[in-house]
Amino acid sequence: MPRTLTADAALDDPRSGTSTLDLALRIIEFLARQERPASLGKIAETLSASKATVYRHLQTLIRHGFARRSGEKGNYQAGVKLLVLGEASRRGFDVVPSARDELTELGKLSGQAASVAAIVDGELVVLDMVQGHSVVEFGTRPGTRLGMHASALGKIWLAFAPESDQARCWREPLKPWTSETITDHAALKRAVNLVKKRGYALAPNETIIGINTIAAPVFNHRSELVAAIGITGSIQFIEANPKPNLIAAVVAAAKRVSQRLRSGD
Amino acid sequence: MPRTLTADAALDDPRSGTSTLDLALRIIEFLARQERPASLGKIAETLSASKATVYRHLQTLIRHGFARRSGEKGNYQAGVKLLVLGEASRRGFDVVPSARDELTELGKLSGQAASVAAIVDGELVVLDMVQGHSVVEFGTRPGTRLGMHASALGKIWLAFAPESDQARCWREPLKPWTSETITDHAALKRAVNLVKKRGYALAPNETIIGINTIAAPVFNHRSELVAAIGITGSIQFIEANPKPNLIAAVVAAAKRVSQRLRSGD
DNA sequence: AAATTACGTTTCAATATATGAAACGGACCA
DNA sequence: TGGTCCGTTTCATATATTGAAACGTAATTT
Repeated sequence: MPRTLTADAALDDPRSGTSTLDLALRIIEFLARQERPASLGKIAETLSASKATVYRHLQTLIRHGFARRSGEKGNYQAGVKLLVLGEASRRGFDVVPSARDELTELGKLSGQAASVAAIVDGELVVLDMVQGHSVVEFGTRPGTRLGMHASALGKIWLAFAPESDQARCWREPLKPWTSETITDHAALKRAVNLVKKRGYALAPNETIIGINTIAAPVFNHRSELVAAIGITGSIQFIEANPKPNLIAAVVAAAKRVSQRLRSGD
Repeated sequence: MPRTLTADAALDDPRSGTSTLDLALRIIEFLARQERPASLGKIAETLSASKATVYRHLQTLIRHGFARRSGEKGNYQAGVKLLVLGEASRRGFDVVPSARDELTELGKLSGQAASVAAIVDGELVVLDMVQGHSVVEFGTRPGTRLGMHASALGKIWLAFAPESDQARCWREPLKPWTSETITDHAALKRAVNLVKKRGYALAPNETIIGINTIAAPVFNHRSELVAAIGITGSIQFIEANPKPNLIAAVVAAAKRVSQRLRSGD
């Protein structure tokens, strides 16, 4: 009897007929998300599969570098392949190569961490980031999924993306990341309208207390929103009402990335 | 017959009865390494599998976020999952959490990119990197595989790692990455001896012309080499004979990471 | 404009292949 | 020494995967 106790929602396969791969991918994900090496038994139990099966799959994963054994116990852990392929696959996201130079520039100019995010498969994901030079480093690492309503990059999306990419956000309740996160749909709507008018977004204390982000939209040659770029840092440097030149820098960088995309670079 | 806990036992088993997963993993890797989206037919042909099979696997991969369709043609490309899991799995490499703060520190102090690398599955892989603040950014991104003989981090390995991790390097011919790469085994041996004596390694112009790296070893509580950390930058800032304080900074940082590892942090 | 090709998708029967239960054997502990 | 835990292997079974071929559609050629 199949038990759906895994948190992942994308498990509704009515009649897929691909249970082998399915299990294997779940093993990969389990290993990657696990901080410490896990024992065979634990993995099998968590994924409710037989030890023998999991064992065999792990052998194959190891052979391909997706898993490895570590420690004296010989427990299982994610291999380097994920690191390598994660990096390799990044180039596949169109904006990344076009944005990288501008991010670096932005990071230097502002001294804050600069990042680029885009909607992939319905989720707002940070695709790349360069660090700033502040004493304490902030900034969301690539791969992080952002709250659409609780980040400046997200609000850019709500302001400029087609309805279809936003639907869920307006339907579901808004999770309070901090005490200052906007959790009311009406208030969010007003904030988004302001973003539309201004052409940039802020989110002081809305994702993490003490941190603020300035974000601006990147459009492709059809004027469709393809990404949002922004700088993140302590509210000491990026105030709730940031200095105009900081805002201008972000907006200008986003414009340049847009142009690069259009020129096919 | 003594049992080896290392999993080399069933590794050389080409037909271990897991062809399904095998193909699927090859598809994942193919997608990740492909710059541009690939058509179903192309993928099937490259991996010499039937279109139907590849198609079915791709469906499953898409459902899990390992693949996605993009462009007007609906071609197949690597999904975000790899980016997300690549980032998530990084914590699993012991040195990374211990080294991160020191890398940041080193980056700030030197103004150059700082990185940490370790041998995983027989290859020297960059596990983490923080950028410096120079005008032009260098530094090898995480996931990059380094030449053992053509990088400072690699020479650390040749100097301090057990024979078994080095074997291949001394057996195979040395690929010239640049005109100054050491391609002679005897010369390499001399260079490595110098590294042993000094406790740090350099590699001016040996990986890329115009770039130099200073690297130092990180040891665990058993005094086994577990990683190498280093700073990379233009030869303008890191000369062929770098300033003593730069070298000292790298060596000191490596020592501190070693201590952290020992204290179990 | 018709014909042809290319490509992704679906169907289907055959059997190769993954599967779970149980047995095995070393390691650890009392 | 006896007991338990855990990874590994074996094996019979049937399920899930497979490739060929058919289908539908879009693009390209004649």
